[in-house]
Amino acid sequence: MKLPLSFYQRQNVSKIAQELLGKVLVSKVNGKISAGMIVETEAYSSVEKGCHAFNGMTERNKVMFKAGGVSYVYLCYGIHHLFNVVTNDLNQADAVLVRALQPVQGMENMKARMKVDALNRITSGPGKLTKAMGIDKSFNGKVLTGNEIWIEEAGEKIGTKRIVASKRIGIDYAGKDALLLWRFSIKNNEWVSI
DNA sequence: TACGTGATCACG
DNA sequence: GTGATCACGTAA
Repeated sequence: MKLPLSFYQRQNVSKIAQELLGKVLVSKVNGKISAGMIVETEAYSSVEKGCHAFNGMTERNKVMFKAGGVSYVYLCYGIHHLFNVVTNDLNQADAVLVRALQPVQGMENMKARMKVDALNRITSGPGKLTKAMGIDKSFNGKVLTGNEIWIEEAGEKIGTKRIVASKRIGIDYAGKDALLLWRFSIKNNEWVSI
């Protein structure tokens, strides 16, 4: 079952980032379904320097200001598309970066997109998982209750004891906000990026 | 550890 | 217009 907009339209982005662990991200590209369980996330909020929206709205980050429940996809380092889930209310620019998945469906589609034969860690990293899932900038701003990309409730719920909190990756420019323990992953899951 | 890669951003 | 920057991945 797809997560409803009410799941995303809440204020505590760090809590939402933790609740997304164990949920299943699904994409449908050219009729091909791919799906993976979310095993690693990072929370971003406009009140801290790590967030793209810290200095207000720009052409790149404008979808972050929409009401929660849409995707935010942007190009990083000129090569990688990164996929985020926008949360919170209208004009509250919070988002959760999805950093790693454990494939659960459509593995053949993922391997084909990655041009590899083995499944080995092809979704263990924010840039790799978008490529494997077929997510690019055309997904920017898509509502997550539609038929192109969505997130489903999975069978298992990840308890607090199975969640590891750590510093977010690659945001040294954020000063003391880089120290926030806003990266969350499922303990001992082999698909986590690092 | 080093660097490719190109859109984006804050300047003029 | 222009130059610096960057929520990564791979090779070494």
